[in-house]
Amino acid sequence: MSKAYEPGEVEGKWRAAWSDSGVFRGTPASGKPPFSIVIPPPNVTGILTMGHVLNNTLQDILIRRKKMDGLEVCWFPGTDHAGIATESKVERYLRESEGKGRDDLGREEFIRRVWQWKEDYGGTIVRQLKQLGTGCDWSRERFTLDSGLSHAVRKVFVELYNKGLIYRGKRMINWCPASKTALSDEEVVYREVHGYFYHFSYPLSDGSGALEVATTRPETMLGDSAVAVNPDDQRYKGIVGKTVDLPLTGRRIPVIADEHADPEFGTGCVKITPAHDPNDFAVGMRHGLEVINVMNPDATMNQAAGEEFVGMDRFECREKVVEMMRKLKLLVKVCDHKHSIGYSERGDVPIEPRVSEQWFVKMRELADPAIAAVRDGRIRFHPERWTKTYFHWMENIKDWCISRQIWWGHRIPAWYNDADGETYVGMESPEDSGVEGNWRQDEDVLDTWFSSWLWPFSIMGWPDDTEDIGFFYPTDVLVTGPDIIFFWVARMIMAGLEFMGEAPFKDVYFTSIIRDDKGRKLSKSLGNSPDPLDVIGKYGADALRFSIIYIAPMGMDIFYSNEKCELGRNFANKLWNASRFRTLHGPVADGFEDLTRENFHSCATDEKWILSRLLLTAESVSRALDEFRFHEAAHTLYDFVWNEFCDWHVETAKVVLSDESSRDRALKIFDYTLFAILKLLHPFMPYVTEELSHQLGYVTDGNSIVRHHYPGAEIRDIVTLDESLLKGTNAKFAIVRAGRNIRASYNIPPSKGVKFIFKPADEQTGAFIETQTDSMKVLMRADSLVADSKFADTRIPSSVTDAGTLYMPLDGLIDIEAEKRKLLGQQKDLEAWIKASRAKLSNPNFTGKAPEKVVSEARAKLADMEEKLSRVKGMLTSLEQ
RNA sequence: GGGCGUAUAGCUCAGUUGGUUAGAGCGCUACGUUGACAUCGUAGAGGUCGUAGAUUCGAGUUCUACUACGCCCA
Repeated sequence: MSKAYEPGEVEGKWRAAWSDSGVFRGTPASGKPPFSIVIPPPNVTGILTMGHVLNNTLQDILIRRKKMDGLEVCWFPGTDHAGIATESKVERYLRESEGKGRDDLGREEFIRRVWQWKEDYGGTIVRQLKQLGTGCDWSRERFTLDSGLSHAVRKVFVELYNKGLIYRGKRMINWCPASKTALSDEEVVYREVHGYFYHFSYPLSDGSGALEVATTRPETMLGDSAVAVNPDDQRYKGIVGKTVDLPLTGRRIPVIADEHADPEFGTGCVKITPAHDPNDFAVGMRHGLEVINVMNPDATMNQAAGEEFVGMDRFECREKVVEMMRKLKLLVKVCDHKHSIGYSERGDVPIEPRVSEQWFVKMRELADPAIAAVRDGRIRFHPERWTKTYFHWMENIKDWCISRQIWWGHRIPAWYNDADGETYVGMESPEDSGVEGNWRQDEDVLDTWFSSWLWPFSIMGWPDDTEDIGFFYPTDVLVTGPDIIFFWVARMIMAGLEFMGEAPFKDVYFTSIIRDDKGRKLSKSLGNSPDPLDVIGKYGADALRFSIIYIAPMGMDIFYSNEKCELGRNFANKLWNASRFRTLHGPVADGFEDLTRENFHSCATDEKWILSRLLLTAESVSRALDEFRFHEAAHTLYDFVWNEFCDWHVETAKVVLSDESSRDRALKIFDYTLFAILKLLHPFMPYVTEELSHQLGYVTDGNSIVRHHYPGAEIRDIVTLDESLLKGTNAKFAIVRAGRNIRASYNIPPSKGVKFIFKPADEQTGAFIETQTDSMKVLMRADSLVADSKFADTRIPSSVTDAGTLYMPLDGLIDIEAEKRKLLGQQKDLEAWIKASRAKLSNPNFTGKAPEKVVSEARAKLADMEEKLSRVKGMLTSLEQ
C-alpha cells in the first residue's frame, strides 16, 4: 500500500464496479422491505454545484445505509427540463453561435435545436453526480419531457380540468418582460430598492382646482382611468363624481370613492391604473373602469400610451413623463422612497403586472388534504420548524398560474374552435379523438413545476399501474432545500394525495444553505462558487462528501471553503494508514467476522475496551442517522476513529501483536473492529471504505461492502458492557498522558527510556493499573512502571491525577521551582473547587431538593478532590524540605 | 408590517430531558518525528456562553424583554 491515500486511482474503479454489478438496481420482487428516494431532478442544462453535492451526499448516505440494513433500496434519478431557464440558455447559445434567435428559427426548428442541445450537453450533471459516488439506479433515469412523463402531465391537466380545478381566465398576472411570459407568484422575488415618490397635480375638469396624486411609476399615468379617494375622507366629499383632465393624454377620468385609497397616506388621493397594478385592477373591477394597457409584452410603450411615447422603454418613458410634467408645472415634488419591488426570478428585471388570459389551478381544494397530511404526522419535516412556513403558505394559498408563453415544455392540451368559441381539453388532439371542427392548439406550455409536482409517481410509470408503483410508492424520504418548499415540496404533496391517494414521502429533510466563508450565497456572478469537480480532483470525492456533512449542522447555513475539505482528506488518509498498519501484520484473520461472547471474554482489557466503545459508537451513529442528524453521526465516527481507535487501540494493539500467544486473537479483534469502522463509514465515504475492505481482505472480489450489514445494536450479542472497565481504562489513559507530560516538561527524548512509579489514589485503581503496566510501558515509552501504594513523596518530578500520583525518578533531574509552580496551580484550582462544592453541599436547599443521585455524586466528587488536594499538599511539603 | 432562525475560544461550530470549574476542528505557541500516518505526534495558551431581567437549590441549557445579524412572506 502507498503511504498516503490516492483517491484518483481508486474512485474510477469502484464507480465502474458498482455500475457493472447493478448493486443499486431496485428489484420489486425481492421479498425485502422497500426503501426508495426520488432525486430532486437537477436542471438538465445545469452543472454540479456545492448544493447538489450536499443534497445528493445525504441521499446517498440514506440509500447506502438502508441497503446495508438489508432493505430493497431504489434511488430514482433524473433531470428536469427547466422551461424558461433552458429556453433562454439555448437561445443565447444559438444567438452567439449562429446569430439566430427563437423567432428566426420558428417553433418547430427551435424545439429541435433545444433537444439537440440537450443530447449534446444535457448529460453533464448526470456524469458529475456519478463522480460523486451516488448509488442511484441509473437504469431508471427519467427526464421530465420523456413521453411517459409527458403523458402523465396531460392526464393530470385533463383530470383537473374536468373536475373544474383548472380554468382559463383573464387575470392580472406577473409578466416577465425579459422572457416575455407569465410567471407564478412564487417566481417573483422581492427586492428593496431606492426609488422616488413623484407627486403630480391633476387639474379638475371644472377648473375648481387640482388633485395631488403620488406614484412611484410615473409612466403608468398614461394608463390611468380614475383617481380614487376614500369614501370617508371629508376633504374630498364634494369632489367624488367630478372628473380630472389627465395630463399628457387629453383624456378625462372620473374621481371615484373606494376603500383602497388610504386617507392617512400622502394626500389621500390615489391614481388608478387597472392595467398595470393588481390593486388598481381590483378597484377597476369594482367600478367598471376602463383597462388601458399602455405597454407591449417587452415593456416598451404602445400606441395607447400616446404617439410621442410609442416604442420607448418603460424606464425611458418614466423620465420623459416626469420631464413633461415638470414643464407643465404639474410636478409638485419628488421624494426619496425606499420600497420593495418584484423582480422576475429568471429574467432579473422588474416584473410588470399585466392583465392577460392564462391557465390557473385552483389550489384551495388541493391544499386542504396536504395541510392535514403534515398536521397529523403522515409527513414529517426535519427540522420540524419548516412546517410553520409550509402551513402559512398553504393556508393563504393563491391560484397557480401555470401557462407560460414559451416553447420549451409540455404544450397545453387545450384546443380552440374560433368559429364557435368552443374549447376542447383532452389527452389527444380533437382530430385524433374524432371531434369535428376547425381546431387550433393553445400556443403556450405549462410551468415546469407542473411536471415536477408529479415526479414521485410519474417517474415510476404512472398513470400505468406499474410494479414500481406497487412496491416503491410512496417513497420514504425527500431531501431538498427549503428554498423550494412552495415550488415543489408542497405541490408534490398535493399531487400525491390527489392522484395516488397517498402522500409521496414520509419524511422531508431540508438541507442547509451553503455560503462562502464570508457568509455570502454562492453565485456564479460573484464567482464564489467552487466547482465540486475541482474539489474532487484535489481532495477526493470522499473528502468532499465527509467534510461537507461534517460541517453541515442541521437546519443552519454552512460556511464553506475548499480548505475545509482538508479535514475529510486527512481523515481518509488516517483511515488509510490505520489499514496500512494492519496489512503490515499479515493477512486477514480467520473468522474475524464471527466474534462470539466467548471470544470477547477471553480478550485483553484494551480489546474489551475498544469493542465496548465500538458498540456504543455504532448505536449512537444508528440513532443519529435514524433521526437525520447526519452531521452528528459524522462527528461521532470521526472522534471514535481518530481519538479512540487510532490514538489508543492501534497503539495498545502493538503490544499484543508482538506477543505470539496473543497475536491471533489480537488480529481477529483488530479486523473485526476495523471492518466495522469501514462499514460504519461506508455511506459517508464510499470509495475509500470499499477499497480498503478489499485490500484488507474483508470483502471478496466481485462483492461490495455495501452488501454487508451495517453495524448496530447486534454487537450487544458479543460485547458485555462493564462500567468499571471503561472507567479504569480512562484512568489508565490519564496516567499515560501524565507520564508523557512529565517527559515533555523535562525534555526527555522519546528514545530515552525512563522509570515511572505510580501511587494509586485507591485500591481498586491500583489493582486495575497493575494489570495494565505492559501496555502502559509501551504507551509511555518507559523501561519500567511499578504501582506502589506505599511510595513516599520525595523530591522527584511528579504529576498528580485523579487516579493517583505518577513519579518519574531521574537522577539529579528536578526543577524544584517548576514543580512547585505546577503544584501550587493545582492546589489553587482544587481549593476553589472544594470551596464551591462545600458551599453547595452545605446548602440544605440543595441537599433537600436535588435528586439523590446528584447529591451523592457531588459528595463522592468532593471526597475525591479533597484526597487529591492532600496529595498535592504532601508533594509540596516534600519539595519544601 | 407579519413569521422563522441565529448569537458559546481568533475563525467555524458541538453542547441530550437544567446537575462536575463549558468541548471539538482549523488557526496559534513549544517540542518532537527510523516503523501506520508531517495529510503526523505530544504538550500548551485561548471563553464572565449577545445584553438585562425572571424561574430554580442549581441556567450555556427554561421563560420574558432588548440588541445585532440572516432568511421567508406581504
